[in-house]
Amino acid sequence: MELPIRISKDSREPIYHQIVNQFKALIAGGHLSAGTPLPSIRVLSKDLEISIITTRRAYQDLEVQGFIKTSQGKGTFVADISEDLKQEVKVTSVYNILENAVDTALSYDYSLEQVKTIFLEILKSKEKGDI
Amino acid sequence: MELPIRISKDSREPIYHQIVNQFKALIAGGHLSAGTPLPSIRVLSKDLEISIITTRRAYQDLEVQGFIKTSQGKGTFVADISEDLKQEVKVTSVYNILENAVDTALSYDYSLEQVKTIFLEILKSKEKGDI
DNA sequence: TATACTGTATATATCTATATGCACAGTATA
DNA sequence: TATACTGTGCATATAGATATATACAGTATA
Repeated sequence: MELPIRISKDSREPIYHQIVNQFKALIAGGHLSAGTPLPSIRVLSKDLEISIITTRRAYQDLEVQGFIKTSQGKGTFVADISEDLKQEVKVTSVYNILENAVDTALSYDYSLEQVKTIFLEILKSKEKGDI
Repeated sequence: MELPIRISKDSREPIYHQIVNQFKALIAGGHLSAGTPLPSIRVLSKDLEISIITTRRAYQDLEVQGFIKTSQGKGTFVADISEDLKQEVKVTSVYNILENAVDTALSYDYSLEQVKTIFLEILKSKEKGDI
């Protein structure tokens, strides 16, 4: 399975963190169902051209947070998490990042009305680019 | 002058970076006009309970980016930047962070319609909390 | 001129992310 | 059983970001 994991090595965000966030989005968003095998740490490390340790760090974090299960010798698999938890992760993640964006806009002295205008513009451009 | 600079020492974002961003917002947003003296690095360091070096790093970055002017012995002052540049900084900063938030929502498998609903909810709560 | 402010420079410390190598251990399967 | 996959553990190295202390230098002004 070809996973859409893409990392940026220049980003201020740590690589393991980028991996964690992307898997969280894929799992909570319903693109990866319980039991689906993840790539082995060696394979993912090779694909992303990063060290095994970095991949392992990401998988450990994901396991601690309950999104995946690893078993030695077998591999790593998407955990069986409740629909409720998925929803909670989705809602809080998205709500927080959107709220933060709005707060930033306000700190730049934009009015709520102006923020709304810019936001709707962005949505419009996404609709076009989507197809 | 009492500046509304607030930092979080737990944040993943570097302290000097938080300071830079907040001053940029204050200057580009029009809350600080050209010539206004900034607090000396020692005063701001004491207020924020951080080292002088960190404050200096922030001021150096702000000077490189053209937002402030420092002169040894005299102090640090808001630079005289054009209205156009201010506008550009405002627009790009806010547009980018909003777009990034929308992209994150999409990665969680939200539809554009759902993102809009959440966004409007946030705006509503901001209106109330504003007064 | 004395002093009390400004910013400047340097050497060092600490933390985090990342990388490397190697040995170990569990599992599947030809 | 042999082999080739899985994940685990550990010790160490390196680079970069971040923070600190301390001493130095310019400026304003009583």
